[in-house]
Amino acid sequence: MDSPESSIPNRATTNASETAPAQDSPIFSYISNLSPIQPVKAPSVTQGFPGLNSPPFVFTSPRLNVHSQPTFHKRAQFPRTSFAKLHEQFEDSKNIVTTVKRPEKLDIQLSTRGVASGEKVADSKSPVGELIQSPSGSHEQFLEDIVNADSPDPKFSFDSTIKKSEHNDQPADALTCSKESLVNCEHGLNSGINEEVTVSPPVTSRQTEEVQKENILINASAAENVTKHEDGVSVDHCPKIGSELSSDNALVDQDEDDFMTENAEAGHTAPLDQSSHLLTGSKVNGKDNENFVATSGATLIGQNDLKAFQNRGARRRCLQFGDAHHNSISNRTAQDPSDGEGEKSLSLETPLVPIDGKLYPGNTLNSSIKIPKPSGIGLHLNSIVNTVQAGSGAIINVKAVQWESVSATTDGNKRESNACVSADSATALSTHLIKPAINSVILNSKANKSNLGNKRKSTDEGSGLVVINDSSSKKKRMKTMDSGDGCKRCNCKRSKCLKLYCDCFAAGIYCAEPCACQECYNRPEYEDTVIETRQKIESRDPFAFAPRVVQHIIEQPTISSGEDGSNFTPASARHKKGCKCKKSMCLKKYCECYQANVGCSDGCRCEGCKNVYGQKGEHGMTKVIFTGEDTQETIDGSFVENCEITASGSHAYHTEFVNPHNLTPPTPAFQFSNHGKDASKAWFPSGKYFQSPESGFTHAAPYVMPPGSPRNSDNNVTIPDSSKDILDLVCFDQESHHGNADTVDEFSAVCPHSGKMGHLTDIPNLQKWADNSKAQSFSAKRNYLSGCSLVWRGSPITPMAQFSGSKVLQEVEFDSGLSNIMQDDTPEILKDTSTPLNTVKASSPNKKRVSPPHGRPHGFSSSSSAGLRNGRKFILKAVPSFPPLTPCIDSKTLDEEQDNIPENLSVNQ
DNA sequence: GAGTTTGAAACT
DNA sequence: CAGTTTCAAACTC
Repeated sequence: MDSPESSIPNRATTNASETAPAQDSPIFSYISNLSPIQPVKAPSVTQGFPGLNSPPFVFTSPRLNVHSQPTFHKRAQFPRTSFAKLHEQFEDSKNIVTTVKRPEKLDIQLSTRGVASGEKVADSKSPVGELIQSPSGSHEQFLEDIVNADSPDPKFSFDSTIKKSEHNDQPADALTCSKESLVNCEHGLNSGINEEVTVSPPVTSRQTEEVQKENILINASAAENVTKHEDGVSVDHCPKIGSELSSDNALVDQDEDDFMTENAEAGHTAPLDQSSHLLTGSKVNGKDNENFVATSGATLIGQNDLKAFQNRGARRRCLQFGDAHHNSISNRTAQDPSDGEGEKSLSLETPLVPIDGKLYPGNTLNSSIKIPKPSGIGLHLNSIVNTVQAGSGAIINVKAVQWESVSATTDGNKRESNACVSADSATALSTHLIKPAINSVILNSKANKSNLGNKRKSTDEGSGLVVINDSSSKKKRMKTMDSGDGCKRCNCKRSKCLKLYCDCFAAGIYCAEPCACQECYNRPEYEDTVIETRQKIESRDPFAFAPRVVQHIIEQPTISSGEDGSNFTPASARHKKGCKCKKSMCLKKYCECYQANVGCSDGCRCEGCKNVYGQKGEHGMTKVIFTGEDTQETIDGSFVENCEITASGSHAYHTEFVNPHNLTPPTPAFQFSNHGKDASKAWFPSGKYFQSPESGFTHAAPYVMPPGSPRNSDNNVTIPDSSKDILDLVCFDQESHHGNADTVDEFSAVCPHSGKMGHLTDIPNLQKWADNSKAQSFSAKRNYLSGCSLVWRGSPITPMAQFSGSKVLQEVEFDSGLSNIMQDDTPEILKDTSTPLNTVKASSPNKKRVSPPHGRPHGFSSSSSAGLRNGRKFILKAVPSFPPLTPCIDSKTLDEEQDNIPENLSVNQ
């Protein structure tokens, strides 16, 4: 294996050059320019979507990415980006780093995988592993933004609880994050949110001094955990995570060591995860952010590319890792210095997710919700993506879960957790938009050791990390699938992780630390191979990497009931290919439908189907529109037509949830958590499924979140009211799909100012809108949407039911039409938006209203529904923040909109 | 943790 | 397209 490093150099060089520019880069400026408020939203948005990546990858199926570049989302990126970049940046960063301020010392260790990286470094051996890394820089950024918003700052308390490792040591290097930032974040977050994140101090290992920085553990269950310090939000979830660090970490490690050392010198350490970033960001805020930027710029992301940056969000792990590392580093630099001491615990703030007008720490959310991992089937990528996009909230949830699990679990588990974490962090970041936080967050991985699997090796190789993992690592099964966060891990032995057997590969992500695969070629180092392989597979089946679960439009009798979310049954989503279960009766995870929390459809060839989410034939009419897919089911002829019309596209219409991003698996804990149990809930999760990255989505993705676009506050502003509707829709979808958080990101993307959550509230409007538009105005809507550049090309065609479900079916136009538009950067979007609005007006009939949306899926949904409504409020709030920018939404308008979306649109525009 | 079962992916 | 093999996850003990 080539160590990633090999590749790195090149990149590094590139990056290095870039880095400097990075600061100068537009992005940088852009970020800096963002209003404080924006940061929050924007960041998330940006990251998620904007960044190239995120969205893209979400949507884009691996393929897409591939095409564009081989990159896989995440991990890949991570490895690559982070890795290579790290390298590059390292050096640069060193320089840069120095520049960076060091915030204080706070370092946050995230348990997430990011941590791992850090950990590894520090400890790789250290028993604990503490570290953490923050996932992606993006997160950080987001965090920062978020943080910035608030930031009081207190201190963070760590949870000692955390498991493990709190101590973590942080490698000093790695982890330091600016506590302050964290704190700030918390405050900010807290203000909004309840949760607190406690950070656990690294105990053990800390070893050191090196660390100086504290690691902050983020407890997923912040709320629960909360007890801790007011100041800090404790995020415990991660405890273990840290140990595990994902490969990323590992990668980081490698570099880190060097890197770290250097950084350490600088004073940072910082492997960050997204989360970390988030956290860090808080404190730093101004400072950090700046630092972050600087650092990040230097180190992170970006330098090279916004992409990376953006990607972060998108990319879960990978990005996170990479970014994280970078970020972390940067953060560290900033932070550390002082920290050395350690403060051990800092509370991090998880990224706050605005929900219902409140900000919730991502963690918190997560914590509350336990999410089983979404199952993943192929969705991973999507999921991941989604998650990222989704927003912190979702992620958080995941994390919590993961963390929990992690702590409990063995290394392998930890791995998972890490991955998850990272993802989470990433997501969170995205949601939050972090600007770059400066602080580095360290995830704890207690187990640092654990993590690494083969993959790690790869990374490790370079780093020399330790891969700890041992043989044990083989572990088998850990759940390969998602760790919870949606991150997947695999245990492939013979497929070299280059076949769809490999969850990671299938998900379009590189294998990471958590993976226990053997002879893995699904690593950044083998990018070419991976891409090639992907292409081959895609040549056979263009949708091979597409989400397996697609939202179907279901006509439910109960549409009206939608509020409950009842409408939304998982049933609304269907597995693309259907299952062929013979013995499991579709009641076990052997069944992909079941695993995805979706009901079986007529397309399934299962025998004795008893799928709790819906048996074959049960649902009435689910129609799925797939783009080219074989199955193109149309809901209504009309609908289809509309789609086609508007879509220009070729095929492409997927009925999927609007939010592509939502897909993230993590989502909802609820979603998946109960498979059988709550089908209703389940569906959300499936969100991941929804999007199909591949085809269209990729395109879509861009739309969704063009960096510049909507997400950014600025963008938001630009967005026409009409767009609001759209946004709402989007938000709606998201929520429905995921939980809050996730949606948030997307939303944010869509509606930056709304603050994501707020959008959700809009859902009702959306429904209305959708209803109205359905038949009549689909095309118009589409146009509208497209114009908006919103992702949604698909207007909510679907009937209320769908909406109600929380899932709104959306037609996605993969094709050029919208996609093209979408692809265009924000600016265009904005421009377009206006147009759309017009169209919308014309087209959209306001008339129909659907019952209130409802849609949300349970847990959240229920709450969410409230939240949604509330959300609106929230939005309003949010809006204010962005006021200038957002043309789109006025609170008033929003209200009005609720009543009539269409109208509003017209009005606004 | 090892072994078995299961069904998707890959192959023919 | 169907049948078979391969593979890895899910599951059981």
